Amino acid sequence: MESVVEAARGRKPEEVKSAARVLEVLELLGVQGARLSLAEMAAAMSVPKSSLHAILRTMEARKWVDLDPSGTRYGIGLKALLTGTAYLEGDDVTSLAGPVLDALAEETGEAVHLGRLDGTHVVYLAKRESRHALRMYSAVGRRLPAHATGLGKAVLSQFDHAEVQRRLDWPLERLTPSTVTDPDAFLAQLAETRLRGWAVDDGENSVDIRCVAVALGGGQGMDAISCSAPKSRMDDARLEEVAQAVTEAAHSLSTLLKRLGQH
Amino acid sequence: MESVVEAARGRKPEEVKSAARVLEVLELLGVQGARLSLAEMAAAMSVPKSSLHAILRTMEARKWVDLDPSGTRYGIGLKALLTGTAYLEGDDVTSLAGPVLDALAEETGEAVHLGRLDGTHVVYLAKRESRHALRMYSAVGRRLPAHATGLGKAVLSQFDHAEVQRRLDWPLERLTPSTVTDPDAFLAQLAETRLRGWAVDDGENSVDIRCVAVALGGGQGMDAISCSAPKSRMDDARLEEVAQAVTEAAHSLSTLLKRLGQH
DNA sequence: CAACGTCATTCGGTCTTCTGAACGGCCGAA
DNA sequence: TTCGGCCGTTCAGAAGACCGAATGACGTTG
Repeated sequence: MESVVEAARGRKPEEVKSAARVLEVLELLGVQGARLSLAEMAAAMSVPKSSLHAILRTMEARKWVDLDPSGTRYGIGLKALLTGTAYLEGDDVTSLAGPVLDALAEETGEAVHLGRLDGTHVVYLAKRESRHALRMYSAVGRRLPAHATGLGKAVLSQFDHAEVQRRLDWPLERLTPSTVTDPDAFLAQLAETRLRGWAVDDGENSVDIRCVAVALGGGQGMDAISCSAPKSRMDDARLEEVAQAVTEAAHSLSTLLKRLGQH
Repeated sequence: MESVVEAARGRKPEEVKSAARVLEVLELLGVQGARLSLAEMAAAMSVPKSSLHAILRTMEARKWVDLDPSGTRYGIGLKALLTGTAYLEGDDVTSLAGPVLDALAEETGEAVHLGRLDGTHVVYLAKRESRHALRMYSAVGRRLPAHATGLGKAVLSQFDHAEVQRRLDWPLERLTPSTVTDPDAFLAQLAETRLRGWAVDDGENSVDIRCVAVALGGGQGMDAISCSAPKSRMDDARLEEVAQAVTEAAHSLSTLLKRLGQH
């Protein structure tokens, strides 16, 4: 008889409580790099300590979380590493993209990413490093707000305005002084992107990084590829040049995927 | 009243059943690249379909598993990608190892790995690709039997014979014709490794790949680094040369870790 | 066309887990 | 030392998950 509480939290009664909590623990430890104590996690999740205790014991026994030497702070365990990479191996887009990304990285000499829209964020699925000493930081599995990335805008530009408004969290979070947070300006950018065929990020999530991105799948996918570089190596002329290369790579990858889908 | 069953399975009663099942699902979908139906998973886990159904619904709602277009086969979901990379970022060894691995890869020109012993297997935590066109396949998160890898033998050589016998599953699994499966021969190899300071894998997990590995942490860690190459590029003389480079890299990384631990 | 196999899904009684409060250990402050 | 705060841990009542059998939906085969 906690229907009031459940309704207030918006949880469906079809959820298995401890299953959901296991996943919440993993997500909590995943977004924070830091280690957390049982009490801290219980507070963050609004769950009784005693309930969480039993769950963490189960997870610890299976090495999905581990305790630091002092025995009081939990972190992600070794077993968790297996699943993430399994997602990548089982995914058609990621496994087909390898050679295309290699070629694009080779051609441009800059950092190349494959990303996927997941809710309001973009997840990096694959990357290729730049050849230059000055590199941007990124990592597979990392999440960035979609509205502040080239990858995100490339995918979002495929939807109409109403759909975009439904998918994002408003107001848009500001990451740098250049982040576009005004709704009208943002939607105008998406319209421009749709016409042009490629999206631009001009220092909107990392100061000094410019990025060009193109969506995959011919208008209905959640994936995009991008090429990023410091402003010092990416003036307007170079941006157009890179945009051509990214567009071609996106087309050839989309074609590969289409063949796979038909078969 | 299932104490008999529980005892027969060796499960502690302190485990939370659905929590353990969530983890089992993730591990099952993780080792198999393939997608599985609910019925297949229920059979593989010896769990009633109806119970698993509720759990999978919970996991699907949170994108930890996803259904293929037909709606009948489950695979790992996008959220699972987050945790694996978080483990790597939060780990001292992995985050410190980067520059050392870069340098070793640069110096040898061959594939370099950082691995950790987990039970009977070794998990790759980081890798650097070879510069050559002919490359070995490997991936962060992948697990290989410890007894058939240089990394595993480097770590295991730190333990005495009784400890090794306790830690491995006997009889040793054969992966290639060269895999050492005889207990005496295997223990003799470890003794040799201990004296020499570095371990060798001569086509024991992949035909045609030779590998040199050195343990980190000065005798009490679970980690090791290695350098692998096809036999065609790794004759006995080259092996000794590479072993020197790997040993030096391991020492400098161990020193870095010791400083961190003291502080 | 019908019968079958396989699949996900539902349902209510039973049994497990969840819960909140109380406990014991540990550290730093007074 | 003694106190206070915080940690993980335990326990018995209360709430919810688990299970097996039955159902419905699909695609395939005879």
